[in-house]
Amino acid sequence: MRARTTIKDVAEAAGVGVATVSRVLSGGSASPQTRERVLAAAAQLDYRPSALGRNLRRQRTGGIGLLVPDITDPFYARVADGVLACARAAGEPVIMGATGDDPESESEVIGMLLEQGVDRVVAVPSGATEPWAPAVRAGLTVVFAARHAVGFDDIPAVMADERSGIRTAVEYLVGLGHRRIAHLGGHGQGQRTAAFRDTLTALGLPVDEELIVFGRPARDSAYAAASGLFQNRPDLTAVIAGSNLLGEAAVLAAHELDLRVPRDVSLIMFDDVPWAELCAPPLTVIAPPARDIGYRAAELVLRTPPGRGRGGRSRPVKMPTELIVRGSCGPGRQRGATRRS
Amino acid sequence: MRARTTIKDVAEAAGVGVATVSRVLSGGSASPQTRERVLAAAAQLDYRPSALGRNLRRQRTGGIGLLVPDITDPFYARVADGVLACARAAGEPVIMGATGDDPESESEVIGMLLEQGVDRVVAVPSGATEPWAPAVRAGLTVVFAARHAVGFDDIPAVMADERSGIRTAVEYLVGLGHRRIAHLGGHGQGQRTAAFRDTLTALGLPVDEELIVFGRPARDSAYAAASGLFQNRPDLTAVIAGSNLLGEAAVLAAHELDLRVPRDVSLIMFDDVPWAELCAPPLTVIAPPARDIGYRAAELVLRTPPGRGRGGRSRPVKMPTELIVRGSCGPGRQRGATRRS
DNA sequence: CGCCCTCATGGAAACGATTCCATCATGTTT
DNA sequence: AAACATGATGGAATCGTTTCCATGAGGGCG
Repeated sequence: MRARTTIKDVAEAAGVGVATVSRVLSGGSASPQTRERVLAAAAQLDYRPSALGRNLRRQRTGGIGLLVPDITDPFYARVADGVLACARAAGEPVIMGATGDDPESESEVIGMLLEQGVDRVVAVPSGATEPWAPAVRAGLTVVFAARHAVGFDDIPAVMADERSGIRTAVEYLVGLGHRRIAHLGGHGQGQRTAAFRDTLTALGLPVDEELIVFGRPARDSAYAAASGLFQNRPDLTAVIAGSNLLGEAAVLAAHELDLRVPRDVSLIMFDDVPWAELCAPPLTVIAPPARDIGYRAAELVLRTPPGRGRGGRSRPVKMPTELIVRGSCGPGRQRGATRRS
Repeated sequence: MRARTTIKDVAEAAGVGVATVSRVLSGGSASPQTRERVLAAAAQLDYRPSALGRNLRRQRTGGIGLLVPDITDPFYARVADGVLACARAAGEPVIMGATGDDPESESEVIGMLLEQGVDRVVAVPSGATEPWAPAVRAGLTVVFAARHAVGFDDIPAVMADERSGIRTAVEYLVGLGHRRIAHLGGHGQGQRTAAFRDTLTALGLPVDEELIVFGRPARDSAYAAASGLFQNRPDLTAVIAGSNLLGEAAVLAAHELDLRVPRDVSLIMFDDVPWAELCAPPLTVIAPPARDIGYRAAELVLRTPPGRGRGGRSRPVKMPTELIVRGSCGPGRQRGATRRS
């Protein structure tokens, strides 16, 4: 393992000064023959400028940080994939961290990014406010993806148009004749729950608070929420699950309780995943453009000049969702009266 | 946005030299009262040492690179999660890239890592040899995960014990009475195919080469492979799918062709994913410890001293797989004679 | 009492790049 | 032809840290 070839080696090989090499390589002015000599020397020595040296001097890393709750969740994986794609196109490295939706863990990761000198971050925030205070104080350019954190109206965000997605789903179910529709909410989904309530109200239907339940982002909690919902309220006829995890839990719980989909209960899941098509029956979903959200967020964070970001409150970018009708929704009927577990 | 607080600020605030601050902060020797003063000053100024400066001086980044074909695939997502967890425990940042299993793209990402000064990489290699030559030449410490690249016997690897997993699955199917078992192989799965052949031979069964087919790691290709297999060989009674993608394709194709699982055809998938339990019927799988593979690989790459890695050929670490019997395998019977598509 | 060893400490070099600035050569204008 | 503008070029400072080395103080032992 030899020592790395540095700009000095190239300069020597080309018979010029280091300043000239730097200029040539970063597109500055130089005479054609000098440029050629430098380029030849660099190629021959297989020279790669060290990002370390450059960044130290430039006082900016250029890399982009990526924080997601859980890379194992297909939704965040797709967001991450979008960020990765955009960063790649821009030639920027991505430093990644998983927060587990835990503010403390989030703080740690942010601290690590700060230490690394990263100055741009795309994050799916856990929702807590504290972890982000040091970040903005340090001048980090932050863009939130898929979620927003309260109290940070000045941080740009790229999200799914949840209101519209939920509204479409509710209208679809109501159109099918459903009246007692439940909402299985997840972490950081205040928007969706609100949209759910609003749409019901707008349609002149009562909002039954008992039909709005929440699960933590863990399989057991999601399952408990779904199962509890089905057992407590056998009269419900449709469920909207707020995430693929909750959708999974709902399918499992329904199966466990011998509820047939869509005969006994209709199901819509927020998030499209490959297995939605494999289910029996295939799941009707509200598909958010997860990858595009990541891509857009990365674009935004790369375009925002460093140091900007504070200032005028920025309205979140909303990406359109799509209702994909498959086979998990049937006509709404009276039930519960006939069924007793 | 103020200028970053540097070690110099801390030194001034504590009334000592920068060298002393550095020593205190990195655990060197110092008198108790000095140590205290420095620590107090650092805390009060909220000082974070810049990784840039440190790494430049130390000539090593400390970060670990992570290369996966596709972060969207649940298997690689779990591997990545393991790496992330281990890196976090060690306080190391992770720079991540997706290769798409394309050697050229892989080369690009490796180049980027090299430029960043990353000196440790965990990778699921695409299989091509060329991209890794510059990496080892530059003294990169590489650990392969989940796959191995031919010609790099001296690079350590952490993999699932595919031979044993496949053997168990084949024995299970043969025990159920199956004789015409197909294998849907994926990219970089030579080991599995070989194990498949070997086990059949060991059990005294003929190896029908027509029953061993391959799909590229894309949904359409996987589906084409599965569908083609079912249509060309209606006499097969069981299929082992080499990845979750191929398993998905097999389920879909079987459904499309009106083949009932497990009555018409039995199915085993290599890789356990959450939706395997949601399928109708739930899928029997060979579960590789994906997360552990990632974790172990990261441990290994962190433990290996830089510059090592070349030298004695290292035997890959094999992680045990588990056959999880659910509902997708039935008794093997003669079919194909009765069925004509 | 003196010498030497140990230990704390700070100055300064080094890492690899960028960039300011001075220098020098060439070409242009009056 | 002289003065000036323009452009190429290299030296040196700089970014923030670690680490080598020198210095000085203090304590133990001969």
